[in-house]
Amino acid sequence: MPTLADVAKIAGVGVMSVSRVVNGTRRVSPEVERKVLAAIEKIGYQPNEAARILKGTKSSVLGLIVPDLADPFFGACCNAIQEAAWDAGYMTLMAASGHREELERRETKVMVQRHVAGLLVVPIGSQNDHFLEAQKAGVPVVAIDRPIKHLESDSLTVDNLAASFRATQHLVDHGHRNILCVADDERIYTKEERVSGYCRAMREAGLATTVCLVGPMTGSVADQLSIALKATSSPTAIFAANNLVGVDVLRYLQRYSVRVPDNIALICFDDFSAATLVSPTITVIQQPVAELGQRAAQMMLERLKMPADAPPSRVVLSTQLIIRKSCGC
Amino acid sequence: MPTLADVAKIAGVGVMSVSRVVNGTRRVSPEVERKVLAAIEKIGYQPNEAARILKGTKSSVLGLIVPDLADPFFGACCNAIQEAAWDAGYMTLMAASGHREELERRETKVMVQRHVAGLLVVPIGSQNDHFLEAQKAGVPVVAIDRPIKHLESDSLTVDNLAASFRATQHLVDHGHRNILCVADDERIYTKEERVSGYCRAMREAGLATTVCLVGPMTGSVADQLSIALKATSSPTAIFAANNLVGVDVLRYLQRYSVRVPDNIALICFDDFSAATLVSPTITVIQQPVAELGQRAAQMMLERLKMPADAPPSRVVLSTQLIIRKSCGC
DNA sequence: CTGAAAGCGCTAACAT
DNA sequence: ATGTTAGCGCTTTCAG
Repeated sequence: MPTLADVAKIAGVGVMSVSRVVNGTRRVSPEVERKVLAAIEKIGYQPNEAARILKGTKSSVLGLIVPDLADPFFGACCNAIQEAAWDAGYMTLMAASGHREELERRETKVMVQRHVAGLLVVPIGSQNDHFLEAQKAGVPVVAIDRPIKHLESDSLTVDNLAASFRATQHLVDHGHRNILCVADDERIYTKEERVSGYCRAMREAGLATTVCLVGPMTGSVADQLSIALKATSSPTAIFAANNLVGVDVLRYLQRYSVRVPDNIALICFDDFSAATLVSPTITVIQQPVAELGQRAAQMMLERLKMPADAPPSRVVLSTQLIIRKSCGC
Repeated sequence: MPTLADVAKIAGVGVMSVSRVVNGTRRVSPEVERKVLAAIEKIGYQPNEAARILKGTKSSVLGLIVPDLADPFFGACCNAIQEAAWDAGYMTLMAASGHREELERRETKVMVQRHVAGLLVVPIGSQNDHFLEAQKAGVPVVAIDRPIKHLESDSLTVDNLAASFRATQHLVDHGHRNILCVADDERIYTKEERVSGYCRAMREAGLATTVCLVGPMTGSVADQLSIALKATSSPTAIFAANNLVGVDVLRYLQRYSVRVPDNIALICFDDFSAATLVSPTITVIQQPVAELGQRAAQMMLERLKMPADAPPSRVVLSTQLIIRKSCGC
């Protein structure tokens, strides 16, 4: 590997001239610049990032932590982030936290230790001192999809509450008075916002709310649903708070040959590829996944150019209610 | 950040004793070891990777390049790789090539320049000198899902040909004599193996092959299918060579209300979540995605322990034909 | 078994 | 505008 000193020798100039040409830190005479560029071209010089980091310069690697890369939502998000980062000359160090808080904590620490220039994260926990430590170490943090609890940081989210409110209202407008909300049983920000949106819409319409929680703690969708649907006030519509739950609900309804939307109408938060393949097609709230990733990267890049004490910005993106057939339209 | 020298000062020993304890490079007296460990614990010392790399030591970062993180297949694969790598103390520098050869090439070079310890890649092109350069620079390469053309390297693939052969045979056994194969129009290894498997099965059964290529060059699935299905010898079964194509085929058949499997039977390479949601459920060839990722990481870790000239190993994993309803069973 | 010194490639600070 | 020096934190080499 050719070094900066090699370039200097060939160009017949000092090492600092080369460094200055490479980094554009200062003005250099056109004469010298030409010689240096020629020498770089000749031996194919490329800066050694490790040496730069060691010297204390910011690295050009961004850390990215998401709960699960196999989830299409996060996958698409990562894709967009990686692409935007690459275009700006950054690479991405990626890690999946597997929805485990402890793992996320360790990954964060290792990334900081590895001198990432910034950290993009879809946070999963409530105990977030590791992110605070990262900030203290000079690594800015951008929260994606959910804000980081108890921490001042840039964040990029979607209008979970408003969208859920609108979707629920849409079901009410169809004449449903008994609408069931099915959601994950974990304490995730997005889920809580979505349930709130549902509840608010129901309250405003003067209707009773029924929230059915499913997951590792409470039980499978099939179990929980069979209980909820046999209640005296049997629901005529379901609002599923995310695509995984939505798919499970769909499976359940299919298994018991419940006709959608005639017997039960359905709206699901998150679009998913099967939504237009099944019959009837599923009405969903569509999130701007690619934009989420792309803008998160952009947010980080801007943050890296700012003074360290610039106030955090919180951006909320709009979702869209995609009307298909399962709502009864 | 505490340094090795700090630890040495606190422990009251030389820096090298600390280094030796940390790396286990040589025997150290129990006395010294105890003191060093205590000092490390006390100030929370963590080695500086940049300095290590600069000194010429191998890094503990693995590079990972896949065509598209938003594709659930690659997403799941990355997930498994990242997890296995993490457990072995490695982090992963990830990049999506966006199916563009030029981008893959540049990403490879940057990764090598960044001193990744090894490179895991789902290769997309045929011009593969960048991987050769990586190897020459001492960075081992493991090919995932497809071998790297014109290059000796470890590789981990699935039995594309045999699986396609079996699936096609299954359709033949159902009495179909006119089976259409729908595949991507790009020159991807997996697609070519799968088409070959289909062709071989047809030839062995004494039947004529019809391959319908779709994609950016030839045209959409809808366009190509409407031509193929109106041919004089109209097919009674379709073998879709991957999940994306399969889903598009399915959409087409639904749009024109073709009854599956009565009018046309369908088998698809790759399982996908919608396969069990639609009616009829789709018979698929299921790939061991998680195992693919997990073993790829393992392969790399073993390679990193081997002498540089150890011969490459090529492993082929088995797929499974998951019989559902769309084949007519 | 242990320590001291040299230097990996780069850039901030100082000198010219 | 340009060159020289020092040192980031670590490990290899050589001496004790």
